[in-house]
Amino acid sequence: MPSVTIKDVARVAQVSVATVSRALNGHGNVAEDVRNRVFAAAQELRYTPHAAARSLSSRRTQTLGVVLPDLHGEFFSELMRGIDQVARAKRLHLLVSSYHGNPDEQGAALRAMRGRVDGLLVLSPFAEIPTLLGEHLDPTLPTVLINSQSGLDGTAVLRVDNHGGAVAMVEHLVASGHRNIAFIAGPVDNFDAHERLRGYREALARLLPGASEWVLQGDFDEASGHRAGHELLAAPQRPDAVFAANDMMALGCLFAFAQAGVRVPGDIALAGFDDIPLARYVHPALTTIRVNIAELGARAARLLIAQVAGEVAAEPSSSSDVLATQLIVRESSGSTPSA
Amino acid sequence: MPSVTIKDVARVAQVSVATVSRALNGHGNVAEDVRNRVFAAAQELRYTPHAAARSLSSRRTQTLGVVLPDLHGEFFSELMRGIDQVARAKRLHLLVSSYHGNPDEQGAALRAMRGRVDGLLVLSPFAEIPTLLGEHLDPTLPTVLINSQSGLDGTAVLRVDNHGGAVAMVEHLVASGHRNIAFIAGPVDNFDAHERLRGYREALARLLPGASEWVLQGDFDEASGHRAGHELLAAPQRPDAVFAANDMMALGCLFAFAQAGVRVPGDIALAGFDDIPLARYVHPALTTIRVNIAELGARAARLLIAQVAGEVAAEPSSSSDVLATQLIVRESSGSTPSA
DNA sequence: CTGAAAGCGCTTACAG
DNA sequence: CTGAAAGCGCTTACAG
Repeated sequence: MPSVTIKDVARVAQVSVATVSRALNGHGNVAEDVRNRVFAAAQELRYTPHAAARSLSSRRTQTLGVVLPDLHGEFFSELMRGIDQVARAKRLHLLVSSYHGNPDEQGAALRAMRGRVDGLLVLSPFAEIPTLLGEHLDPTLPTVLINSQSGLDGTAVLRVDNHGGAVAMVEHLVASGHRNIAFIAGPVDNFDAHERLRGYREALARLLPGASEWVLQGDFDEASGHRAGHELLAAPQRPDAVFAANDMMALGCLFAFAQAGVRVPGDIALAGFDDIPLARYVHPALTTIRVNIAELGARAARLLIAQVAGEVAAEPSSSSDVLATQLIVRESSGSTPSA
Repeated sequence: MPSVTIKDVARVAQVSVATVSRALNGHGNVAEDVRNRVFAAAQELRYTPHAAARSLSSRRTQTLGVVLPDLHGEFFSELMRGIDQVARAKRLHLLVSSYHGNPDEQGAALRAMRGRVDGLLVLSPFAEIPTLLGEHLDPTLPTVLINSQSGLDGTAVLRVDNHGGAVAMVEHLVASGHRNIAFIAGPVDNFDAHERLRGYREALARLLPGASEWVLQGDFDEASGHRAGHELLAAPQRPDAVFAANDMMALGCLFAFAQAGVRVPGDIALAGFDDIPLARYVHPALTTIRVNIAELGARAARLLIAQVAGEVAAEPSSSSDVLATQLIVRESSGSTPSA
């Protein structure tokens, strides 16, 4: 209870609370000796300003909100790392909230941010959800959407170039001599999954005109890749190559092939998307598309901070709002691995 | 700017702000029709209470603080998952702060929590740091330490049974017929590393009296395990088995052995600690000690919440404050793998 | 059951 | 350069 407040510091330093506030916030217009007295008093009393009080009167929280579907897994961990890195550099705190795919929870999380944060980073990869954002997002709160389908009116959106990555992978597979390329798709309602599928389709149509698409439904989990693998092996004619919309499904598929004694890449080539750490350790090492998630987080945070500072003229999604991906060729795709 | 406040709701509902507050907070003593009017007005105006204002007057933030050395990696990701899970169930927010091993930053992070959180979860695995906690931790703020060396006076501490896990592993290796067991240690100033080393030493002395210890210095990174592996191979007499203080170092060691053409477990058995996801995917699959990190986080959060609610009679670290570990036998240790 | 008022701990014009 | 005062948006005794 004996929490020390600005009044205590004022008393000890023998000045008004206004002066304590100015001195501690480095407002310049404070006499040298007074400033020293204030600092000494603050130190002596181990004074730390009460954040809620400060926020209430200054309208600033020094905090960035992060609303994610989940906290678990490599993707979120990497994203948070990037966000954390730039937030720390700016001495900003991070308030995180996960909603586990539950739209009601997402709405609640969004609304609860009022008065807690100066700006919001929202990751909402589910196709239906963006409409919900409009209902719960405070229009006056600077917001950056990450990998979302559509920007609300003027809201900034940062995206990974999922489409370009998928195109690059199909180009690589075709260049490696594969002609019958199956695709294991991600969840229907997932924006990333949708873009990757679109890339596969477009590249296929362009590079192998006349070749037919071969799309299997997956859900980004290893198990669905495993099922898809079995399905492919049971087909009358097996594919030359399989491109999975993410690495986890590629691994599931790889295990299905291994169980069936099918050699990768000898019998069938395989490729994934994401470049998770496991990708380089499995045998054969997985050809994939690297996405710099930490960079995505860092860039989103920087964009948000600029917006909070009012530096941003709501420039409609420029090309710099798309994060490039990188083709990583390893053994599984059956061509000479690059260094 | 036209942020709607409790006054607006009061005006529309034609009641005082006090009544709005009571109605919205479910205080019971509000007439049915008045409550309805208030709810209708709040809904119509899309009112959300301003968190800072509420915190300031109610002395509650509905937020738990989490201060970690880092946000990156499987361990922290899992820990956050456990914490997040119980926090969400209690509708509490999470304010996270990482200090990257920098004691000054840690101090700042700790102090900055004042007025932002109702309680604090602190992970401080570095041996020197606990003393710093005393200087920056608000003594009135409920706090739970995770995997820290020493509890400050009355502060609750939750630990993983690193010592017991290491003992179990040595028992397993000895039972598998190994007699010359080397240990790759973790960072000198790391509490977990220290406990695992202690377990190795004690078990060795007890089970193989007369056998000499063989400890190599590592730092929990893969590269240090790789170095240690080379060192072991260069020794006049090679070990029967290598026990690495964590899985990442075990993997580094495994790669060193593979490069040298040394077979695991045929030539040398290998074991790790942590059971990271990779452990089951490498070849041979790694025998290790599983630590339920998410459970650690969840339990710490529950303990903290109880403390915040004032339910806890600062019971000095009971046995329930130590989280059990589990031996996971796979191929790398050279005995029959368990299901 | 309801309202007027004080107060939470700060910051920030406004005077001087 | 400094202080008195108002105000940030709530909650909570205190009366009635």
